[in-house]
Amino acid sequence: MKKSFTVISNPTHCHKCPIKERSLYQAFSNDYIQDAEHKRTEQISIPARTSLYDEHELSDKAYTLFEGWLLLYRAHTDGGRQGLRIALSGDFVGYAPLLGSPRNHSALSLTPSILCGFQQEDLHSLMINHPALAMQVTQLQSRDMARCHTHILGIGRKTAEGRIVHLILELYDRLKNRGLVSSQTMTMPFPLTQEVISDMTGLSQVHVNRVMSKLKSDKLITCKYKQLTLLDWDQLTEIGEYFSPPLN
Amino acid sequence: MKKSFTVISNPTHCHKCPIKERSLYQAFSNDYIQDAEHKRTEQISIPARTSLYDEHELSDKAYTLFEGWLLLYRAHTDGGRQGLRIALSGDFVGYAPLLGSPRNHSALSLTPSILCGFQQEDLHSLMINHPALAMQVTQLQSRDMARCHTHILGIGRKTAEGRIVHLILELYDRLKNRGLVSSQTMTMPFPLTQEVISDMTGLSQVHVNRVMSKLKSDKLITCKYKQLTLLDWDQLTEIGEYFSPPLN
DNA sequence: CGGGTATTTGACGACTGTCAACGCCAGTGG
DNA sequence: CCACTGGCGTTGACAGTCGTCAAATACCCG
Repeated sequence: MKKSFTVISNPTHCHKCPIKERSLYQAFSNDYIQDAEHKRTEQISIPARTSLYDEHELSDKAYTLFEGWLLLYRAHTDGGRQGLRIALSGDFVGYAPLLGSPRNHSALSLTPSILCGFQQEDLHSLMINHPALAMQVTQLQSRDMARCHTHILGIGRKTAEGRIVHLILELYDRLKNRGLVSSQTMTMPFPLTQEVISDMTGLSQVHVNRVMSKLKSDKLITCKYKQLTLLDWDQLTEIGEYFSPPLN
Repeated sequence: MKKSFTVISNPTHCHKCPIKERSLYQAFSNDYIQDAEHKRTEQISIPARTSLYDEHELSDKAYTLFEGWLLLYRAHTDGGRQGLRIALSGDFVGYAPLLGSPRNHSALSLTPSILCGFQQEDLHSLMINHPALAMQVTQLQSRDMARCHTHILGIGRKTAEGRIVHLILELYDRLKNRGLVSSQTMTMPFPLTQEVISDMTGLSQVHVNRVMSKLKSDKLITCKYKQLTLLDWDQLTEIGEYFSPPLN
């Protein structure tokens, strides 16, 4: 988990982001692109299994994830991790409006990733000057909040099988909205190790394995070469008590 | 859980809120009080055990809690509840910036409560006109988010004892910041039933009872007549792995 | 091809849930 | 004043989900 970022380039325009239509970049389609141009910092690239930021640091930067998967988590005193959220391309992470406060979670790349960083204070002044951007951030936060609530419900009340299936289905939906799944076969990229799944669901890795094996032998999913295929959407949504949200 | 609100009055000024120095009202100390004056809706009063809003409704209003305790929760398909957050005086609840979207959680009064309502769209236009208010909302959301993360960590990784103790200590700190505890004896008002504790912690009511009994027999707390006293702060913080946040 | 990483499997036990019954207390109404 | 009722807390028995430990196997990347 070393920390070695590569500055790809001094990017010409941050709003060249391939996923402009979601996340923060959606807001940048307005007049304040001009301002934004001057605020962006460099674009960075990190390999898999690299710490992006730590919960004890001061939060100087926020990021937009262009490509890759991140695990946002909180460390437990016993050394374990509790996963909070998996960030996919287009997601906005690390924002902490309380100036000079430490982050309340850590972030780790699960795959090689490309991000675009913003100084928090620059974002702050952008938001003051462009209320529509502030509203946009507010809405992103609100959506994250809703997902947090769903997460709490899952960990607090669902069985191991339900939690895992829910996680898979949620990822499928989010990837689908990004055009990253094969809709025909319902196959998705799936770079999560069982340990990461256990982090996200509050289970042990061993138990995750048992449940995954059962899902496979029940012919609900197949999973090989970091690709996961859903074999029975209806039954899966029932097990995971999953309801597709309007947007992801 | 009937739903019968009482409109106390057409309040003269919403910013007469007794807890002006926290929550949204903090922001109202600026120039846009004038605007805000025209936006507030009525002040309402509800008895204990009354639903304030439901997760399936459209979210037309947001509220500032003036007095009382609320439980924000999400219903589980099996009929159970998963507690998300306990709101105390001064807290801002029910905000959902995605216009016309359903709420993602329900709210229930645990004690008789007094609230001040805002139309969501009015809040929205206030925020557009007064970016500092938008920033304020952003910061409130961010703080709630941090608490959500802590909650996820607790439910996902802590033992029953740890979760319950953490909940108690967090409430103590928040009440203390509101001047609602007897600091000498470390005694706080505690209107939570064991069922509500079980909702918040993801445990069963019976097991909550067992743990509470143990805490009492271990002389870590006493609890009677809806008053709870902390007897050993140091040991409690260790059991609950509790760290006082800078602000509440 | 080799070494580290990830997955798999089994045995065992603990934490926590479920069910059921009982007691306590406050508010209510006769 | 007292019986009644409903809500809440308490207790015991029992079961099951899930964690822990440990070891073997399969997999992947250099």
